[in-house]
Amino acid sequence: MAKKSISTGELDLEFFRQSGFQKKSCISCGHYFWSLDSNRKTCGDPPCDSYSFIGNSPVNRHYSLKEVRSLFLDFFKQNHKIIHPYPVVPRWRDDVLLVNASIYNFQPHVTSGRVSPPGNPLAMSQPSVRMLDTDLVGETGRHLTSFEMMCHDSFNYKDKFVYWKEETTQYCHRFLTEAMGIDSRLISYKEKPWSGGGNGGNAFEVLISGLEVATLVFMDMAIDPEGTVEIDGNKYSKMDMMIVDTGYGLERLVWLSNGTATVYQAVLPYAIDHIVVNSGIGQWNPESLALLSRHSAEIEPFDRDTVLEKSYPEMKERGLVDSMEALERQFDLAKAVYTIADHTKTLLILFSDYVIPSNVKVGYLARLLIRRALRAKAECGYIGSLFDLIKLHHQHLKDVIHNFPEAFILEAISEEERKYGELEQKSESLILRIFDKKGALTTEDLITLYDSSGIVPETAARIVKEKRGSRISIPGDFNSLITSLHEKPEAAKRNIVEYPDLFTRPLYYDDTSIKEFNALVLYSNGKEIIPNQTAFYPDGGGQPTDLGFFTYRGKRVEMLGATKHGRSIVHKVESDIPEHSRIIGHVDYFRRHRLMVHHSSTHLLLGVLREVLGEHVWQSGVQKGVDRSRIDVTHFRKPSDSEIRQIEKKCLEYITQGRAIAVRNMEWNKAIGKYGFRLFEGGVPEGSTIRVVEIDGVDAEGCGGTHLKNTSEIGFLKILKVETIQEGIQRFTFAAGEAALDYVQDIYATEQFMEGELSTVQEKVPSSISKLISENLELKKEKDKRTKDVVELAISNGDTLGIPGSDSLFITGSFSEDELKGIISAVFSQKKELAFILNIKGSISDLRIVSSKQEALAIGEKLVATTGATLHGTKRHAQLSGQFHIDKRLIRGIFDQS
RNA sequence: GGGCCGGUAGAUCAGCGGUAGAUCGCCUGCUUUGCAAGCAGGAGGCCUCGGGUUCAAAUCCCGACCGGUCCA
Repeated sequence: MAKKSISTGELDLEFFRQSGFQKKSCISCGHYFWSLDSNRKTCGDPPCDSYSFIGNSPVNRHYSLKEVRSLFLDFFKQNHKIIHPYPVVPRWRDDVLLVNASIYNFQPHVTSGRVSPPGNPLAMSQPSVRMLDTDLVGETGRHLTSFEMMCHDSFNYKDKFVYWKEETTQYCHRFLTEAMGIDSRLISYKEKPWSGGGNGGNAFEVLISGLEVATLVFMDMAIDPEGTVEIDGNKYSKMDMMIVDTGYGLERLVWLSNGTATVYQAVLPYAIDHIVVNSGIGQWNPESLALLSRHSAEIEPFDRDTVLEKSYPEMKERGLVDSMEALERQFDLAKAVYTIADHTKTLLILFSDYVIPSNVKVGYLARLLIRRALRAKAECGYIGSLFDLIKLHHQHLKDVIHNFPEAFILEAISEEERKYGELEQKSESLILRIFDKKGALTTEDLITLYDSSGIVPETAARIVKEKRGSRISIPGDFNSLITSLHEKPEAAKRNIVEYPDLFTRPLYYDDTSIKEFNALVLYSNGKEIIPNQTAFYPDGGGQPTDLGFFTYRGKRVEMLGATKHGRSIVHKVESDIPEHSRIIGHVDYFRRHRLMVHHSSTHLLLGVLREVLGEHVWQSGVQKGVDRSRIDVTHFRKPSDSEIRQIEKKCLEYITQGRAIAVRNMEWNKAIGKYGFRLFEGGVPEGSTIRVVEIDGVDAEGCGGTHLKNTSEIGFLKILKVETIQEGIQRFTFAAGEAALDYVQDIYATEQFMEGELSTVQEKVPSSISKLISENLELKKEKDKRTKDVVELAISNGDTLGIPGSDSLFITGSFSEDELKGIISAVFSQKKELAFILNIKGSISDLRIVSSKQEALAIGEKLVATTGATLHGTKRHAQLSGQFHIDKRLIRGIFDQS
């Protein structure tokens, strides 16, 4: 079913014409492609073509990862600036968890034109992590969770042209043919528009022997609802910049050159050998693997059972396997080995960037990989540790992954192994409990087990089979059931208030000590004004807004809060100040100064935390206040008391030393070059420059806040509270400067109060409190026991009323609330049919009628007639209260009447 | 960020409107040549916290906190 594709003609390159390429339409999928081979009828992309390079590499020799990487960078370094790899956790943006492709390094600051690229043109090899198809790793022969994307990118501006389609395609073709020695007739360029991250454009997929080795993207469009070009359902229109974004799959090229059965043998042979040797399983036949790999490429979407069924007859004929079960077993073993090899490599990349496994965000992805690897480890019987493999990977990837924090990795892994072990243990008892209760596990149970407890259905089935000998059926559409469970309606759009695009000059940066300033009102809507300049710091970067007031025509108008909207700073005011008014602003400097002290203290504390706890400490949230502030950082567990003391001591040390706090604006690439990606600790700057706040020798961050000039101005910093707010995230609440003094003074006052109340001295307060608590507990127990005794006595002393056909009881006395409650409960639990409990407190009588036959109200009504008391309650329990007299005889009389 | 599950004795959990339970562990005694164990007795609970409904809440409702887990 060939689908006709529309060609814009925008990819009819001069280069193709001169080199003798022919433009064709694929007879299978209909897409246009360019080829030198006049006999070629299909585009070269599976499933239109199948792999023809396995066991038959079109490359003149076998290359390793390192060799192809060097080949690429050496080829491009003559005309391109070579850039070092970026961290795989993109600290410079907050819309994605991991770097997924090399272009992520430059989004959105460079691709939007705001910041210039670190080189133009540039080339690099960027480690990337993709977790989308994690469950296909090891099955298809081609899926990996991490890979290196090599690129040569150019950024063309209106006033600066670097290179575009012609040169890009030429570079690509020359690299593949000249540097890698690939026969040019094997290469096809398939036209396929590309879109992603709000941008789009024409693109080529570069295919060799059925394998896609690169994509050349010509990004010159941005998403635009009014646009005229449609890609993947979204509309796009041309933008000012033209960006060449290429992506060469390093692993794909290595695989192509080796022609091995799967990508894993080509890229991870050292890890596979290590696992096979240490797991007591034999190597399997490369011929079988090659067959499976080829069939995997042809079946889209991939399906394990279809691949196995398709491969089995041929494999049996060639004597590779003798039964379907054997094939399945072989397949699963191979999958386990490849999974461990792949996942540990990705873990190395994540750990080198200090990702702490946890239950949220990127930490969750790390946990997922560890758990999958541990499961695979059990499956194939690998006896080594994940750490050994991670270390092994590092030895092979030193060129790209420089950082190897051994202690951190060991700690992260052992912690995760412990938690996984715990989960496994709990899983078993949970599964068996549910099974024993119902005698089965329903689909619903399996879903709940997975969704709430992380137990995969296979595990549940295995345990029930092992321990109870029963079979559990797993529905075939289990995964889609889970997916549909998580489908949810889109979040409602927030109302965004529009303000005119005006510019407010921030005065607080020029001089943080400005307390008064003149300004002109540019805009007013009655409740909010935008002045031409301001010394009020607006809410941002975790520093709350300044407060204060304006004077307008001699009147005082309170300023209730400032916020930033684009280039303008909107001030909320208590009463209207009309446009064009001249006003004077007065900053509440008491508040501001305390905020500044806390802001600078936050930076100091972060630097110290990193020093004391380790380099894996990253800021993950922050909120400054007037009386106290808090900072959340990534760290495994709550620090010990001695660590906290050490942190406070170190802070005091830096405060006493009087470290300079410098603020300067720097160009992005220079700033990153000097300070690294730690700069983005507090968030992502919006401007074309980065405002760097540096505490000499302690910390440097991009920051828009107001700061002190020297750490000595902090005076004193005290940590008030440390808590784990989320797995792997610790919150430090602290006070600094005057606020810290306030805190100490408050504590002193509390201490004084306690000494007074307890009539003791400070050292004895704790033991005195402990004594009080245990005494109180003792008393409570005694009271409970007494109540119980009273209840028992009352019941056993109760008179039988002797009403015919009814087991009834009459109890009277003067009981406390608790005692009465106990008696009523006892009547119910001892299943008495009918009971009357008369509680006399002075002149007030309270009669409870408890009836398990639901007759309490009816009886009550009769008693109302004779006593004149008030009645309320239910059929099971009625209450008569008031000043009345009642006794056994009177009650029995009611029954005699009827 | 969102969904789901959970929080009860030192541990694992049951109970799910009517006077807080089981198993393991702990303590004491007995039985046994000794060990493993068996028998009898005992100690151990702000039923996570705060509101609400009810005569009565561990139990039902609302909210917080904490833990687990799945999905982004």
